[in-house]
Amino acid sequence: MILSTQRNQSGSKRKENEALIITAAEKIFADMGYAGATMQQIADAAGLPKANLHYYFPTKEILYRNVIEKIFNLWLEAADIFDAAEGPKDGLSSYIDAKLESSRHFPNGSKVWANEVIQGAPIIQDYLESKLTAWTHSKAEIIEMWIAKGLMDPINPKTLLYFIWSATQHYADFQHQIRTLNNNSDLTEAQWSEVKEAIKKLVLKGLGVEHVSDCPTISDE
Amino acid sequence: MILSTQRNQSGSKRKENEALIITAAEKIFADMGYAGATMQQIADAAGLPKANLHYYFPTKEILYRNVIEKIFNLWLEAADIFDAAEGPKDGLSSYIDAKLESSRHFPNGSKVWANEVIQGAPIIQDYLESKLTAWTHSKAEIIEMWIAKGLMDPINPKTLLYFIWSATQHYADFQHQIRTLNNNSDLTEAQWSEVKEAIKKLVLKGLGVEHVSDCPTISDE
DNA sequence: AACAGTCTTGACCACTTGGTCAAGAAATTT
DNA sequence: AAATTTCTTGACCAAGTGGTCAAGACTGTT
Repeated sequence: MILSTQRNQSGSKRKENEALIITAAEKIFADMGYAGATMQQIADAAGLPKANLHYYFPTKEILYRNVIEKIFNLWLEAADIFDAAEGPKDGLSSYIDAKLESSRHFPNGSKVWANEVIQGAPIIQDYLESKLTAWTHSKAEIIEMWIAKGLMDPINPKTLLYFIWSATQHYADFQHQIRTLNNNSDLTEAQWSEVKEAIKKLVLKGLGVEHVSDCPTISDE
Repeated sequence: MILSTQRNQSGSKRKENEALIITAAEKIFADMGYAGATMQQIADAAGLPKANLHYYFPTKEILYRNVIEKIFNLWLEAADIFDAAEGPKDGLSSYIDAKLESSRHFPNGSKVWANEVIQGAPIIQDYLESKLTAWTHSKAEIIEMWIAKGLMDPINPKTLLYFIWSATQHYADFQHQIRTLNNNSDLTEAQWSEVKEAIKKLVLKGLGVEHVSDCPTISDE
């Protein structure tokens, strides 16, 4: 916002380094929290001197906001699947799949988000009030339509969304606890499928939508 | 552990102040994270000078551990209901009720726990490996017994526990996000009941346990 | 009233942290 | 190749932090 972010073609260097720093920052913020993370740690993780970070991101807070923005955009994208769906069986299944894949492969983003929200969203409150509110309303409308059509049992759409968010993001945010309770091993491929099926079954059967056991793919993202 | 915690009768003063400090610390740790919280903030919240905190709790980490231990013990207690139950309909309902009440009335504890686990449990890893593991196994056995008796659909017991934890704790940890999406108001009494019923319905119906809509109380704790 | 624990507190310190800066190295443009 | 813009980096600093300490206040006991 304040920076002249990129301007010339050779700005690829800038973009490269910004991406490098953001990735490193995401991990450190996830592991240490905003206050706990130090610019020095992030610099080390990125393999750059600290002063260089401040060249690209003037302050820690600006860097943090960039991390959050990236995360939030991914969150929004994951929901495109949701829109395109024909009904709850399809839409909810796909959304759960996508969210769970995201928890599996990019847990850091979810952790940073969780940390921020737990602490009352001191830095990204404007995001919550604008973008997330709008997004939630639009999804709620779809769910309400499905209910009106009799495709699923009635439920408060927000309650359902919270339910899916919590169940799926839990596997990112509480990764460490889950690992510890799994003999200090990450979940195997088979365990991930089992979780995926279990969550989908609870949601779909719980909502009176007939369950598809042999569901279609949707894996990458 | 290191301290001679209380020894004489007049130790009531000590106990009082320790409790006062722990409560203040719980709130500050929840709002700021471990690293973000300062002893000065906690002191202010407790209405005591900072040096006084160090008299009762020599270091920040020791204070933090005390906060976590208190939280963890409450967590364990909430599960007594679970044990006493006759079957899943009863046990799961009661447990969900208890966890949700706890999220509603004591969100700070849940937030501190979440923050700690997200960051890889750097300070309470020993708790996870000993107490939580044992607790989880014992609950898993009960669930497996219910499944064996045909009282509910088969499911990996841990997956079910994670499901309940995530769904209920979400209302504490993401309190701020939920509030923001609820027109900046806390959930009303009616909304809390609605959530409670919705979660129970999803879990019970999703597991093929017939649902009780007019379920018994269980509110205090 | 003297004594002995327990508790209170302002002042202080060593150390870490975010952020600055100026000198120079690379890369682009003219 | 000169000039200009972009990038790199070690050294530095002011502010804030956890923790210490010693002097004194409070409480109960003898």
